[in-house]
Amino acid sequence: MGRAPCCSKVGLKKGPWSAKEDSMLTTYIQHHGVGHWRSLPKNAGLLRCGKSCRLRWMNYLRPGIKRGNFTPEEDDLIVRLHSLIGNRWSLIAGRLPGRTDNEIKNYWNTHLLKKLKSAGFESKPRKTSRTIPKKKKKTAKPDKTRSEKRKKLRHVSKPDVGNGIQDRPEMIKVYAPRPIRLSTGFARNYSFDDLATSAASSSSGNNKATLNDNGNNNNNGEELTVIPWHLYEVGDDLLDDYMDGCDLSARYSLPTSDTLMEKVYDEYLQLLSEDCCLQTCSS
DNA sequence: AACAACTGCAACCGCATGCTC
DNA sequence: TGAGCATGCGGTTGCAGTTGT
Repeated sequence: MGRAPCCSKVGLKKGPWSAKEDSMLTTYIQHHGVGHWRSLPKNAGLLRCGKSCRLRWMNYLRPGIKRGNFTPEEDDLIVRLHSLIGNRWSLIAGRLPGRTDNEIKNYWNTHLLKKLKSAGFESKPRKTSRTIPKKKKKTAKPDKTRSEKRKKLRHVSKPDVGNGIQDRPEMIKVYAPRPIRLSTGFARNYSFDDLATSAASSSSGNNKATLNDNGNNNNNGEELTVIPWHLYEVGDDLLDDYMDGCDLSARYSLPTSDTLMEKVYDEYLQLLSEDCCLQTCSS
């Protein structure tokens, strides 16, 4: 199906937002609420793309945004969550009140990767939710040198977009979760509990999933063993740790919190089971 | 002081997907 | 049922600030 551009690009301003634009956007949203991003710029008198307005609001102007340095606790949580769910920045952001997915993504790429690397941990490339290779982006001024340098620096975190599974013949067949879309009325910073509840409540009776004691998906008597690919793909001993019920946080020599880790992991398993069940039932 | 290289972050872009008609 | 819209996600890029030579 064809995809209409989100807005006409003609005459629209790009680049950094001015204080006046911020003020106009904030004022408009305070009076009319969020949503209808397509028509918002026109109604608010902004020469911006609706997408740009949404991004500015979500990542910068939204109330409750926490700016500034990440605490060691936040660092720790990001590392743990990333080891569990990979580059699912929005999900990770949901566990860090006041932090945005964009901020966490940047922080991971610019700080945490280096920190982990210097500590002797190699983050292996992981697959993302995307299954179709992206088209090469056209750029007006391709900075090849810089781009290559960045690739060198960041290649350890770059996902093998596209045929990741084919590239890894040793991988077992797994059921990978798709990204969970947050509905309009579903604000960020909700926990996995909220996500799982939301998924369960929105699914039909046939789609109900239950977890058995092993965290497996028990669907209408047909047991589906789920081994999160990202755990496997993380490599090393992580899958073994997972299968043996060992402390996953032992992978990183950072301050540990077993309870927190278990809770996060339980929540993730529940989310995974809902997602897998929906896929299985719908196919 | 001048220039180059590097770094960090805001913003952009393309695509996926749910929803409505 | 399919087209188009609205929104969200994650990878990438632009650019200003910082550091090194």
